[in-house]
Amino acid sequence: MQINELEKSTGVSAKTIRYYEEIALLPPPNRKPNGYRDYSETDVDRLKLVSGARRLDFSIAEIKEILDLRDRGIAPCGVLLDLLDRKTIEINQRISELKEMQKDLEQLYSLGATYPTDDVEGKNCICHLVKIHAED
Amino acid sequence: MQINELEKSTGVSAKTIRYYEEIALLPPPNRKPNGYRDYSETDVDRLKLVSGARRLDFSIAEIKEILDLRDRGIAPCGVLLDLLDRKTIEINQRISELKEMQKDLEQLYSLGATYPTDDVEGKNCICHLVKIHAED
DNA sequence: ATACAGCTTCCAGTGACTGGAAGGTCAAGA
DNA sequence: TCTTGACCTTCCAGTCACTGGAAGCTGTAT
Repeated sequence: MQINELEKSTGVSAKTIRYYEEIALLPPPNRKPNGYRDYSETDVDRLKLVSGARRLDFSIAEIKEILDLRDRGIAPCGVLLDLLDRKTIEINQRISELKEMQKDLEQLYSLGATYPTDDVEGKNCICHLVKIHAED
Repeated sequence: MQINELEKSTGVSAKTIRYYEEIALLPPPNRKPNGYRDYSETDVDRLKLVSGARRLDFSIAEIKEILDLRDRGIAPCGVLLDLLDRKTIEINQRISELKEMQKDLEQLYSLGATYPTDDVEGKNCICHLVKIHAED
């Protein structure tokens, strides 16, 4: 199948597929006589794995690690479980960071909304609040 | 004050301060006779505003917009309130995405933990699960 | 013949820094 | 006086994961 069909059956753009090939995340595919890339079901499988892992926020480097193990005939399940574990922790942390931000934003908003909107030089501009926030 | 002191009083690295100057987010500071950058309290204030806004996940472009308004004597409060509003929505969305991921990761982990860790070719490897996940 | 979609390669840009090389400046200590 | 070490300077390159665009070839339909 051509790159366009692979794109459609995986949801990964042709541009990105070529990029993945360039960084050796995907093997160079067969070529048709006219030079067009010619993919197989194996390629679909591999790319789906990559795309699924990306959606779970794994980095390219992490995915490469997993695939390299598999390509060398070593079951990557142990490594993958470790990675899942670490990723879970990372994402939890990111969630609480975002929640913190959310709280700050809301506080800033409700404070800012009570302020005049044309007080540039004075202390009552919302800009001042952002600055204060930074001083924590 | 030298760049090092500005770094200490804002928490922004010297490297980043020079970068902010390069992209015209900060004005070129005065120079001492020896060529060293010489900052004032005004610079501290401005950089604290930038750093506070960055911590709230505003992009450099958004901060530039705000500061450019202020530099031209226009109170940016209205624009800033809009921005706070949009940012709140964005962050909420990101939080639910991350929570989705978290759920997937946990599910994958508990499923994966029950699987053998050496079944590379078969369907019982956790890799297969990641792939399946991508097919949703 | 021509239009148009799809394919190719290659080069450059994104955002927000970060790292490192090569060299100038300054104060303290042997 | 020399030297060490901590500053400072500029400039160039690299990071991550793509994305955009130019220039040109191929294939199909009209």
